[in-house]
This record gives sequence, C-alpha cells and structure tokens, in this order.
Amino acid sequence: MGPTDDLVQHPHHTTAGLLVEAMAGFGARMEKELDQHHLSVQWFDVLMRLLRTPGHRLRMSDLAAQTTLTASGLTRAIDRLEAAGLVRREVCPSDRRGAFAVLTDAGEARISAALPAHVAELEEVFDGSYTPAELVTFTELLRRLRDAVNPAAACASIPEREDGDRDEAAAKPA
Amino acid sequence: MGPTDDLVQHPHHTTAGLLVEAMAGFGARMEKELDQHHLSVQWFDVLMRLLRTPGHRLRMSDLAAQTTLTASGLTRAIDRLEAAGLVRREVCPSDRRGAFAVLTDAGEARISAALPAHVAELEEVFDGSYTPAELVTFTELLRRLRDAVNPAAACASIPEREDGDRDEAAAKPA
DNA sequence: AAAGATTGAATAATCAATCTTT
DNA sequence: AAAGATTGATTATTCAATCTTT
Repeated sequence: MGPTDDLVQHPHHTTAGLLVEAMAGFGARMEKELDQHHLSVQWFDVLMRLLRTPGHRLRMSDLAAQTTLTASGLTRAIDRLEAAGLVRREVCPSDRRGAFAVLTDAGEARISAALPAHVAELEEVFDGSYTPAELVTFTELLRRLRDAVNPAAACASIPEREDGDRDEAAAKPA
Repeated sequence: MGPTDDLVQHPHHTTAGLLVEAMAGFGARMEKELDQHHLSVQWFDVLMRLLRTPGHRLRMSDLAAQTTLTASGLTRAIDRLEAAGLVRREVCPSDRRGAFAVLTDAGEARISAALPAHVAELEEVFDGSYTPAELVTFTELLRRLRDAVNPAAACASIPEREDGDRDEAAAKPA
C-alpha cells in the first residue's frame, strides 16, 4: 500500500515547495529584467563578482566556488564571456597553473549599465513584499538555512587572507 | 568610471545572494539524499505530485505548469520515467488530444520507499535551523515572495475551491 | 603525486516547428 | 484556427580524463 498520510501531508513539503517556487519566480523575474541589458543571470553574477573584487579579477577556481557551477562549467562560461569581450583571461604570475578571469572595460560598461535597473528590480520585489524589519528577518532566516545546507559557502564569506593581493570578502556579497 | 558605491554595495544583493545559495545548497542536499533511493529531485517531484492526486494521474500540461519544466521538457522527463517503469501514459478519453501521466505500482513503491528518509531530511534541515515559530514565519515570508514574483503559481495552488486556505502542500511537494 | 584548469562524451533543457484532435 | 503534446536542432551542464605546473 501507499505511504502513511502524515508523510505525504507533512507541512515541511509546503515550505520546501515555496522555497523552490520563490526561487524559480525570482530567477525568472531577474532574467527578464537583465535580458533588456543583454545579460543572463549567470553573466550578471560573474561580472558582479569581478566588479566587487579589487583589481576586478578572480581565480577561476574561486569563481567556480562562489557560483553554482563546477570548474568545467565555469571554464565554458568564461569562454563565452571572453568571446563576448566582457572578460579576459590572464595567467597568474605567482602560480602559473592558475588563471585569472579579469573584467574588461566593455564588461564593466555592461554591468554598470545594467546595475541601476537591477537594483530597482530588487527594491521593487523585496521592498514591495516586506517591511524593513521583515526583510531583516527574512535575510537572517535565509542565512541560517544557507549555513545549514551549505557550510562551505558560509565559511567562504569569512575567508582567511593569504595574499595581500586578494580580498575574497569583497567578492562575496553574502 | 564604474557605478556608484551604493548600487554595488546595496544590501539587497546580500538577500538575493543568500536566496540563491540557500536554494542551491538545499537542492544539493535533497539530491544527495534521494540518490540513495535511486530518485532525482525532479523524479521525486513528479512522482510526489502524482501520488497526491486522486487516481494517481495528471495531465501533461498540468504537470508542466506545476513544475519548473516547459511542456517539451516535461514530455522528455515523462519519457524517462516511463522507460524506468515508474509512470505510464494514458489517453484522456474525454479529449483525445490530451495525455495523462499515471503512477505505476513500481512508481508508487519507489516514492513510498524514499518518502520516510526524505521527510526526515526535511525535518533535520528545517527543524535544525528554526524554532517552530521561526519556521512559520519563514514559510509565510517565502509565500509572500512567491506571490510577488510568481502570481501564476499562487493562483494555481487554489485549484477549484476558492474558500479556505490554499493547499500548497498538495500542489507543491518539493 | 597533487592542484588548477581545460577538453571530450554524455545528458538534459529550451525554442520553434509539427502532428493530432477539437 | 486553436489546444495539447511531441520532435528536431541548439545550447548548456556535468563527469571523467588530460595537460601543465608545483
């Protein structure tokens, strides 16, 4: 026979389902908005992380760790961004195995052009849905969930500095 | 020059980033757990929706509307589920254009076997991160965000009754 | 040998076009 | 003609294997 009713009707399914729906709807909305500036959500994410980093550059492996992509997925994403002229690769001088992804002038121009409308969209969604206090609460609750399911990301936002050249805290908005 | 600092450092980027990270980590955790019962998150989602439906069947178009997949994406997902013997297709007798996806006995057995561990995982994540009151708050805040960014889903969860509370749990298991 | 990055092969998602039924 | 579903072509993602450098 089938499973017991308390398993099928468990209230946590509702929370999980809303998390998926909220994320899907949020992503779709951002995608639609960014499309007007000829950026995908993924491209915006990469360019934004580079923009926030001193020197406008990040190691491929760091970028992969910060995004939802694997190393090979990121390699191909940077391939496309490089082909579009928004990013260029540079060899890491201190460790020649490594490669930097560096924001080009065109890349900075593109992300800069998209940013005002993107922030306006974020304000419309978040400020339209929540009071300031609720938004603080929501952010805190999200952080706790993130820490529970993705401890690596939680650690990554408090990086230990190794080279004076790099500052991963600036690259990690959360 | 680059964009103004208040756009780059806007706190909403943090909330948006946490939403993405929380969702990614949550999905990865569910995927890892379900894998032990030979189910992907997507398969679990489809089978769960069929399990919760009277007759254990849904129209292809309804299933597509409830998931994040397009019509063609759902067709191919059902192809794979059918090849695995967990779902079968049936022609809709009243409208022969339509097709039902129907849960097979093997499909019900598979989802039933996976459900206890899946619910346990949900409890570990949610109850481990939140007090009962916080979980209620989090669910309510998620619902508001979902309604703001995905009004169609909000409507879809009120299938045929207009009274009473929306039955999210029935419509959106994972 | 191990780390960082890339490449080849396989899988899955989408859009646009097509087919059947209404 | 329009609705429901499927198919072909394209694009993107992953795993496993490879190459270079440490």
